[in-house]
Amino acid sequence: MSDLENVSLKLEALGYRVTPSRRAVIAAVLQQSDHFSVDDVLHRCRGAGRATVFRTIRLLTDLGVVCRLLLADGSLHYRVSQRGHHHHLVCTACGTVRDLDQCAISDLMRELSDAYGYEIEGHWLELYGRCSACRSAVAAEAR
Amino acid sequence: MSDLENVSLKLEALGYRVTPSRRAVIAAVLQQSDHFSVDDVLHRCRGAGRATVFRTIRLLTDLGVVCRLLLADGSLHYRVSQRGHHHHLVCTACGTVRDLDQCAISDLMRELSDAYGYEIEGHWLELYGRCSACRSAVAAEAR
DNA sequence: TGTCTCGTTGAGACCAAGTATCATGTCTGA
DNA sequence: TCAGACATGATACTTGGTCTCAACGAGACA
Ligand SMILES: [Zn+2]
Ligand SMILES: [Zn+2]
Ligand SMILES: [Zn+2]
Ligand SMILES: [Zn+2]
Repeated sequence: MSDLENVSLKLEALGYRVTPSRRAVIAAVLQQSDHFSVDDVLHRCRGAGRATVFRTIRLLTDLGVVCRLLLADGSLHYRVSQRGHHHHLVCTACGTVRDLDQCAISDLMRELSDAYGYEIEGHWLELYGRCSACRSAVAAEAR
Repeated sequence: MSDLENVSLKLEALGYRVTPSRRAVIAAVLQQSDHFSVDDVLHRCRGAGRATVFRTIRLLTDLGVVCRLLLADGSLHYRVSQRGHHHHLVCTACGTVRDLDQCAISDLMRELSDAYGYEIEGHWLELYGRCSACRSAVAAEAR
């Protein structure tokens, strides 16, 4: 579910047209190595208009091709996503993201559900830290 | 740490002046029953300018008098806060917020720390659902 | 072939949230 | 009492995103 053809097929299967503008946006998204902002795509996408870029990225989000990523500074980024629901561990120094295997708080949610009678419908979880590479780089520098 | 006098004292103790504008903002914040947006305060605060309201709310956040609350629709609200670090369970129907007693994912963070070598510095967690009152209201209506 | 229809596009207006600027006002401590 | 730091608020600006709307284009159909 990660290259241009696959995404195009998926769109078509759902009745969306695969137009040149959409292809351009999708291609730009797929060639991002790590997470990216809408603006990043906008710059790599001469030819597709602002609105179309926003619309297409929303479409890709709804389709599960990319996932949202809330950075520590509050800005919203995106990231090509293979799996379904998951969360992220973001390095605040180098920006690298590690996907967590599965939702790690389903137990917690069940507990809360039981304790307070809430029916939990959704949640937002992001974790920020420094990866081991960045930590050892700092340690080396301090020496 | 929740009424006007206490907050004023706290500000003074840290070297901030307690000006009429700040008093007005703080009073408006404290009389909010549940969570509120900056705009809510702005409307209840004729006399304090826009910038000052933003500045004062940031000050209160830094002081721990209020905490941030990310709603399901992505908008940022605030809420008077007694305790320190905690998370929220927000009803998507009536908007009521329940504070969770403590950070429920400290175990998870320790695990991740160990597994991946990240030094975790921060995180963001919000839970959305329907409270029991709203659930039974819907159930009654469906009958 | 022409023509209808409907999804799509993109320029630009608009909007919301928040920050920067800066002239002015107010404390406060020497 | 004076200098300097702190605080204010009008307003301009920025950022991130949506809305509008005229125009386009790819079928479907006759
Ligand atoms: Zn790193
Ligand atoms: Zn999850
Ligand atoms: Zn409710
Ligand atoms: Zn926590």
